[in-house]
Amino acid sequence: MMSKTLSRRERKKRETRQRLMEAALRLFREQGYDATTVEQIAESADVAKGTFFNYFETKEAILPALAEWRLGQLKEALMPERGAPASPVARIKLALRLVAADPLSDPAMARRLFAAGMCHRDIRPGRALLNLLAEQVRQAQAAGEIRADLDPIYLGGVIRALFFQQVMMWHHGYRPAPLPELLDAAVDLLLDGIAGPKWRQSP
Amino acid sequence: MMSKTLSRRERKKRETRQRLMEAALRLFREQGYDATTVEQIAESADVAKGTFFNYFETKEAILPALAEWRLGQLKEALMPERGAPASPVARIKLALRLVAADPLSDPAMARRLFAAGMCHRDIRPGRALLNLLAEQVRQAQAAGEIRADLDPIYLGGVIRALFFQQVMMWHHGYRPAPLPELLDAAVDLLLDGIAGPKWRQSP
DNA sequence: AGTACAATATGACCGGGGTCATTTTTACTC
DNA sequence: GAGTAAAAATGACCCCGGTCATATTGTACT
Repeated sequence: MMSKTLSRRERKKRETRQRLMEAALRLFREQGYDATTVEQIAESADVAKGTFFNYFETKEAILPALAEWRLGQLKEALMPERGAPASPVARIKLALRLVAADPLSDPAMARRLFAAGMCHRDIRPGRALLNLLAEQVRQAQAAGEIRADLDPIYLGGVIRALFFQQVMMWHHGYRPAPLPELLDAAVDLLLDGIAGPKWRQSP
Repeated sequence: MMSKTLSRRERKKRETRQRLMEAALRLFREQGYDATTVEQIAESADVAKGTFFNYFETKEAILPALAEWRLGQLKEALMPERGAPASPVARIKLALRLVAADPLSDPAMARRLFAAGMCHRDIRPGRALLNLLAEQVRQAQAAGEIRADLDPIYLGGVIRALFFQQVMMWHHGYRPAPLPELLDAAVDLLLDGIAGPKWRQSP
């Protein structure tokens, strides 16, 4: 009897979760992460404060969920048939530029997102970016643009770390060039390595 | 009339600050960062809670101070005349191994340290590791082990980012090898680059 | 010593994150 | 419909990080 294979209960649950996420994203954009209270988010989604914590373990825990949501949209933009570059490495650069331009990359949220992605017990959320990058790395390896002897997941983590490093430095005032160019440069740096003449001769 | 060029006021201030730092380090070690309250730290240093905030803006802000303290000791261990390797790159690897072994590198503190070092307004603290690494990079450039066309500060940040990435992944359960070896591998990765055959031919 | 002023210490207080016993809603059975 | 058991919502409550008006201590000058 369930229309659309979804009980009313399940449907409502998803709706509430979605309302919470939309409310949070809007409020974070409008007033920033720290200035937004959980009660505001809950109120704005028309539930009680306690209900928020039925859906997200902590206030920070909603950030990975938001990121995953946005990343889902980003994935489409990275499909070559949608106009994305044919070169996997170029797609990685594009992905970093797009992520950096997202409101979720503002300092307060970016640092918490990074921390959450690093540390939270759950493997699932917060690693959306890592997984997306890992997939692009795989394709780059298949295309011969990246050494094939490295774990794509590992490299995804490395690229993510460099990405956050660059974005944070930028927000902190280190701006020798526009951020997109710095991100490209960071990828190139990783590609080419930093070894000098002496090192290449005698490791 | 001031004995030792230090007024009683200044002397007490330093003593209190030192007591707070020692108390914090001890408690963090014993019960972890989150489980330790500011009141406990203050009590243990025999001052009132409010006094803590006269010395450190926030609870997190004591971490960079602790790190700077430990890093000071580390610096000595990195002097070649003290038995450290002659190769600057080898010294960088040694530094990362030593930092990873410090109690301050446990997950809860490491993530906050990283966040603080990234974001906090003050340039001074929390960048102790970055500056130490930047100095080693400079020496490596002088020795020809690292390309000389790169900003040492920038590279210090990059190495620090990779270091944290590796330590966090480790704490998170990604352990294909002992941590020290993984840290060495991360440095080597950065030195050699990740470019595959196709990329080297056609950037 | 006495006085005036600045530096420092203090703890009552506040706000918001997070908990949990209780109430309300939903789904299912007779 | 009535009965009922699980799921979900609720808001009073606790706890702790952080603030601030006030009290205390140190210093400089007469």
